Amino acid sequence: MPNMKDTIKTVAIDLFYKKSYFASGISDIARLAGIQKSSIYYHYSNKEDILFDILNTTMLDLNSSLNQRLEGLKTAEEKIQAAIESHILFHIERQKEVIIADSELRGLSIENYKTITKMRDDYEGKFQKILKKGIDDGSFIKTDYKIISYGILTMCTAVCLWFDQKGRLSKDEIARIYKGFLINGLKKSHRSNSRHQE
Amino acid sequence: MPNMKDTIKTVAIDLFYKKSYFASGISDIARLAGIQKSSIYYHYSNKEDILFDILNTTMLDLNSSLNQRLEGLKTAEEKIQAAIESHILFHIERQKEVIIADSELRGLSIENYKTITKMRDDYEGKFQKILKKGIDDGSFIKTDYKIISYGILTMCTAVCLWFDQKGRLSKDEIARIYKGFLINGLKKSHRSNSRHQE
DNA sequence: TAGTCTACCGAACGATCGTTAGATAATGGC
DNA sequence: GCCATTATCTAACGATCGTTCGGTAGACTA
Repeated sequence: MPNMKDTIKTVAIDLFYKKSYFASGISDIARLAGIQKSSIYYHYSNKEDILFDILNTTMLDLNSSLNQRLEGLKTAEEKIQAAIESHILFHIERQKEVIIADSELRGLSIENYKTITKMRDDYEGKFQKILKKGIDDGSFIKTDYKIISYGILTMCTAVCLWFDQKGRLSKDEIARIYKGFLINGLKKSHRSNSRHQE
Repeated sequence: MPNMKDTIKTVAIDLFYKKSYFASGISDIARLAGIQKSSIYYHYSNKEDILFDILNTTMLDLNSSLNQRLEGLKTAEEKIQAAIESHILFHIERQKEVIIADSELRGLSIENYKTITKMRDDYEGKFQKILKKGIDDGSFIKTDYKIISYGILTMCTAVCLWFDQKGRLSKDEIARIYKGFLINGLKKSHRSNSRHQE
C-alpha cells in the first residue's frame, strides 16, 4: 500500500517521459493515479512542484551514486573508469527520470532551475577534476579537459535514449565497452611520446 | 523582404528552442511573426505541420551536408574524421533546429514520426558502415560498432547543448579536439598488437 | 462525544488552447 | 472594369488548461 504522493510521482515520471512535461496535464496524472485532479494539490502545491520533485531526487541520487562508487579510489584512471561506470549504470537504471532531467529543465521557475543546474554543474565538476588530475600527472593525453568532460558525459548520458531492456547487450556490457573505448581515447597513443609505455 | 512562411518558421524555431514545442502556442508564434494567429493557417495546415517542416528540412540538410563532406574520400579513417567534423559543425551552425530535432519528436503523429526517424536511422547507418569497414580492415580496434556509433554521434550531437558562440573555443577547435579524441579511441592503442605501428 | 486532522471529492474558475468560418483589402490577368 | 487569387483580418468555437473553493468521510485524540 504505497502512499499517494509516491503514486503521483511515479505516474508523473511515466507521463513526462512518454508525452513530455508540457503535453501532460494534471488531469492525466490524476486519472492514472486514480484520484480527482484537485486531490493532486493536497500533495503538491502546483504542477511544477511535481517536476521539481522528480528532478531533485534524480540529481541527488545521481550524485550520491557517484560518491559511493568513488570511495577509496586513488588514481585518475581508476576514478574515471568508476565514474563512467556509475554514470552509465544510473542512466540505464533510472532511464525515464534522467531523460526528463535532460529535457524538461525549461519547465522550472528561475530559482528551481538554478537549484537543479547547480547540482548538475557540481556533478560535472567532479568528472573535470578527475580528468585534470589525470592530464596533469601524465596518465591521460594532453587535451581540453572541460570539452572532453562534456563529451564523455553526454556520450554516456545518451545511453538512456537508446538502451533497450530486451536488447542485445546488458547494461554491464555497455558500460564495459564504453569504459574501454573512452580510456583508450584518454590514454597516450602509440603516436605520441612513449615514456610511459614499454 | 522575406516571405511570411519563412518568418513563421524562423520564429517557431526560436520559440520551440526556448520554450519547447508544447509550451509554445500558435498565438505566441503569430505575435512574434506580426500577424494574427488565424493567418498561420494560411501557410501551415496545423501546429504539428510547422514542427514537421522544421524537423524535415533539418534532417535533409544534415544528410546532404554529410554526403557532400564524404565525397571522394577513401579510407575509413578519413571518412570517419570527415563525418565527425560534418556532424559537429552542423550541430553548432544549426544549434536551435537540432535541439528541437532531438527533443520534440513526441510532438509528431505516427506517420510523420516514422518519416523523421527513418531519415535519422539512415544517417546513423552511414556512420556505422564507416566504422564497420574500419574495424574489418584493421584500422580501428575491434569493438561493437553499433554501440560506438551511438556514442560518437550522441557525443558530437550534444555539442549543440553547451556550445557558446562567445565562448572560449571556436567551432573548428571543438571539431579538432573531438576528432582527435575519438580517432585516438578508435585506433589501436599501445597495449594491443602493434603490427600496424612502427 | 466533541473536536481536529488527513486525504480526498465535486464543482467551478478564468484563461488559454488549436482551429475554423467568413469578411476584406490588395494584386494581377483578361 | 471584372474576376480570381493571395494574404491577411476579426470573431468565435468547444475543449482543455492549471488552480481554487468548500465540503466530507473516516481516523485519531482528548
